[in-house]
Amino acid sequence: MRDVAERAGVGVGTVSRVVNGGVSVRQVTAARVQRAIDELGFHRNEVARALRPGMTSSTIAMLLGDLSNPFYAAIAKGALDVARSAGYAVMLSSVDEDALAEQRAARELFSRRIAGMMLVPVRRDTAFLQRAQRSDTPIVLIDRPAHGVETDAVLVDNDRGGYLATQHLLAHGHIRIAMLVAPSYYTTGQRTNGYRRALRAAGIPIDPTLVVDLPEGSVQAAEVATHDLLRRRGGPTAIFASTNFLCEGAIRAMHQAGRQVAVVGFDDFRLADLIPLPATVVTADPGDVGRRAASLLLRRIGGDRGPVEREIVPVRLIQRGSGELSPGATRKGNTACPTQ
Amino acid sequence: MRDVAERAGVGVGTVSRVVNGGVSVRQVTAARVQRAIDELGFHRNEVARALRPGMTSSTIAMLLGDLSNPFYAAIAKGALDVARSAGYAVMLSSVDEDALAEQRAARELFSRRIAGMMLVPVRRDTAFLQRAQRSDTPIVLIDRPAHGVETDAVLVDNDRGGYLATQHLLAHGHIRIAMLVAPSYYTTGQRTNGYRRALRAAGIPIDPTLVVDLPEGSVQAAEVATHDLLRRRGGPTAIFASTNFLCEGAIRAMHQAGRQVAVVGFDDFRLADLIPLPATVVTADPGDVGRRAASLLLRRIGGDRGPVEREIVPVRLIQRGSGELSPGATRKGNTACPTQ
DNA sequence: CCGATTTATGGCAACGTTTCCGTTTGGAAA
DNA sequence: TTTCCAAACGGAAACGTTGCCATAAATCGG
Repeated sequence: MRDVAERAGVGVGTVSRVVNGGVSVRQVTAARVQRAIDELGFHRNEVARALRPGMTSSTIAMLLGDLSNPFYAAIAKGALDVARSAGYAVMLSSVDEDALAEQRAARELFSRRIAGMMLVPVRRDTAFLQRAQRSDTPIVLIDRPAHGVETDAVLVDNDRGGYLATQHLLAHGHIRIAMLVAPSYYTTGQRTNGYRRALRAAGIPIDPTLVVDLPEGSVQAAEVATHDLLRRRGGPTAIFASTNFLCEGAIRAMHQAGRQVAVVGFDDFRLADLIPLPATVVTADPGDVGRRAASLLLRRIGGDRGPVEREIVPVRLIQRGSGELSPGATRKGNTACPTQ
Repeated sequence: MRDVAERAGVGVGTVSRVVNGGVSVRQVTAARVQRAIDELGFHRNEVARALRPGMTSSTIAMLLGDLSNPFYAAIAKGALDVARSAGYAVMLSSVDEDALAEQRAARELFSRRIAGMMLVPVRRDTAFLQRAQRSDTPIVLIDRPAHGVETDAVLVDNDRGGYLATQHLLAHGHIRIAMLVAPSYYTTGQRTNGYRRALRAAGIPIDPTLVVDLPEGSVQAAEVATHDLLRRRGGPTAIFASTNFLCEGAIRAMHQAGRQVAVVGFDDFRLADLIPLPATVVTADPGDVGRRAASLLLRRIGGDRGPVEREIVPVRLIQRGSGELSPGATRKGNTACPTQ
């Protein structure tokens, strides 16, 4: 910058003003400075810029779960797009449901003087965020709210999703509807609430043996659990698989068992419409979740000191076949499609 | 840091030394400083640290294509994991095959004084990288090499992949093997080379009408092209779909047309084994690509000045059914599975 | 116990920017 | 032409760290 100033015959302050929008700089001076900038290929050093007190670093951080989960990948993509078009770089860190790793990653990111942070909190207890907040770095939570902390959040309408899925199965005559539940994330509880509410509204008592708590949220866990459900006497005629991976697991199990009951999944997935019995799902637009989170965060960074916001992204039901099976139509025997 | 120094009754230099590993600091002094650090909750400011000349910023950048493509998501995940476990934060930017956006994003990232960069270059002409390189920031290319620039790269064995896929189809008696080709990325050319080589080795002349250049690499484009291929008189009995999206498009088209010819895809995808005719693919491990790229970059950042390296990640063939169809067995009529 | 040598330590400059403050300049009004 | 005000501009401090240099302290050999 000093080189530019020298070449243009002005002071560094003037160069800084030109670089930052050219207020209080004469047209002719600005042009001379600009020419020097171009000739020298000067580019503002963002690091030095961020060092100044009170300056935002034009970098925001994002901390979320396993990127190989398309749900998170879509969120990341949405957020990245919005941030980039606003001139912000995004530091992305991915920790898979490990509270300690999350805390460490968050600390590392904050030490880089980020302008703000989006995160999918692992635990509801986010005490470590309060320390960050006291340095008034804006934070937006994604997918799951925090415990006591009052923080902006962008959530999916999990309760309604659970309700819609269950109601849809009820409408097709199912009474014994099982639910596969991933370990206790917040979303899980909400989806279960929706499930219960739909059953209650239909006057059907809740059978606790049909609500299966899985040891982990993996495809394999859901596969095992579904096999178990199918083997039971008086087992369910329908399954509400409350995440994308659980839905895949349920479908795999039924495929292997050669026995199909109705299934509704939560979160859409690629090729859901191409499998032998296309998957009916309730889903929000995860890209939209990411975009909203980034927009909200940018607004806060921009100085918006309004009350804490909580955006709820709507869900919708996509009917493809697996959720429209009636209790009697339970398919037996192998499907006509080769399995391996 | 000055506060810490004051509280511990030492100079700032000593605090700095303690923070950076405590060489040339007495045990007792280091302990006193550490206590002050803990009491004050001090944490090193990475921004100020990166401002010092010659210092690495402990942040690396990654620039790749659309994150909603699971191939890129998997690469990102692999790279993120390696970088994080080495204490590096990753700035991730995603530009979808837009050379101008790529250049802008790269410039923005470099202005943040990153320690290194990984990128999937959009164009083979990476002149803009040379400017970056002259500031000797290490760069590792992923998936595609650059034109003249001598830069480390981690590539997939595309040529062998194309060869394996085509040879596999040849082994099942196919003669008229079409290839769906995405717009001119580097990978495309290599895969086509493998395809040609296999045909040549089998003594089969290459029919240019069977090599279909698509206007874009989307599912839809492949769908349209496949429909066209299926309608031709004397059309192909097998298709080599040279990316994951193209493979999906081909499968969709055949599903709709109710007519199935053999297909081998490039890059694996989720649920490939659950669709009516499970997809045979050649694939590399994309997570491994990301991990290798990050490892190589970290080595360069660590000071490795060895000769330019070019890692080739191997591919393997996964047989699932769609590639093992014989020319005669071309399935006609609708599959037994409901389509919508 | 003293000088020499090594080790620990304190302090200051520098990294590249922005902001503040004081000075100069331009131009309009008188 | 002079006066005056606002706009334009230059310069320096500060952000938090590290590296270097000088100095103080400790250790060691004689």
